[in-house]
Amino acid sequence: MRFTAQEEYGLRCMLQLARNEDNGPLSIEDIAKSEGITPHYVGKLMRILLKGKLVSSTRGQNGGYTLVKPAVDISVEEVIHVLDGRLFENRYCSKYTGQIDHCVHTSECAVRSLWSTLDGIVSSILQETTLRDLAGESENGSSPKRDPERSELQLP
Amino acid sequence: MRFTAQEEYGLRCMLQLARNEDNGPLSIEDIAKSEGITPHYVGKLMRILLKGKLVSSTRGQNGGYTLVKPAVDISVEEVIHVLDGRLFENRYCSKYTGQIDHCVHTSECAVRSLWSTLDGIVSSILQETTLRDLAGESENGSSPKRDPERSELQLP
DNA sequence: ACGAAACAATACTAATTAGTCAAGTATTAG
DNA sequence: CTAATACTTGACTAATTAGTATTGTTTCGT
Repeated sequence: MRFTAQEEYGLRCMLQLARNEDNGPLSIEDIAKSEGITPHYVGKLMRILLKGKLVSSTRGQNGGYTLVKPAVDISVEEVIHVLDGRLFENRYCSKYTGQIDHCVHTSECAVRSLWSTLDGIVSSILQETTLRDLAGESENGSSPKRDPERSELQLP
Repeated sequence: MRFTAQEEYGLRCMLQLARNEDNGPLSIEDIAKSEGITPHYVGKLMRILLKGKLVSSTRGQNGGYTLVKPAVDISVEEVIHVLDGRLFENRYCSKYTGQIDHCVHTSECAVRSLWSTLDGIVSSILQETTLRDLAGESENGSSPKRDPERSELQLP
């Protein structure tokens, strides 16, 4: 199981915007510098985020990207979803079904259900983690914060 | 976030072996037929599992593969680990660090810590799920089983 | 011994994902 | 108005992952 480069870098770019929230737009150049990746690649990622309606852009001098809503209202789940879809959505069950395509394989069902369970759990954690939680430089640090009231995940 | 094809198919092959546990070795042909994928590909996967010491092979007539220990003692975590390493191990933090390579980016740390948290949670679920849990055709069905005593994941 | 059954190893092709490049278009400061 | 700034697009190359093919080696049944 892995996160794609797109998810990793896309999320990092979002965090840069989150940190800059109150200072107007951040240019591709700025983001690229802070993250140490090329402007071209940042551009590509930002376009994906733009299409996903997580950021808005303004051109011309002093232009750049800004979050479309406050960082505290953007969950990591939304970001990951835009960058790479949902886990269970990508799943091979439907895609790589082998030659046989109805549910002859008990294993297919079993595996499918396992992925689905994991997806639910991971999603719920990512939903509770906001960009602000991760971006906070001086705050709590880095661990995702969780609301103790809502910490009881629905475990299967 | 996604599971690789290798994880998906490798796990399925293991489940076939788990189902056949008490009937001697299962040949590549057999597995390939049950899963609807090519024998060549099954062969490749089985070799990975062999190197990972999860299965043993016998050649010659009536040969094939068998689990190296009972299905009930093999966790899905072990299997996934052999097939694709651990999530946090694969992580881009160390690999795709951009041009800058010490911890200048707060975002790097934050993201790294998030991945690590997720890895821990996913691993702990996969550790508690055995091949038997998934393979059981007539049993409980397909949802991973969890020991209620140990259901309280360490959430951050 | 011999031949069929079955695994083993390596090298190759195809598909997907990652990352780069070049040529645009829009916006604003002066 | 114009030049500099900055986003936009689409096509391209490189790297990784998925899947296939070929050829070889071991073991067993007769």
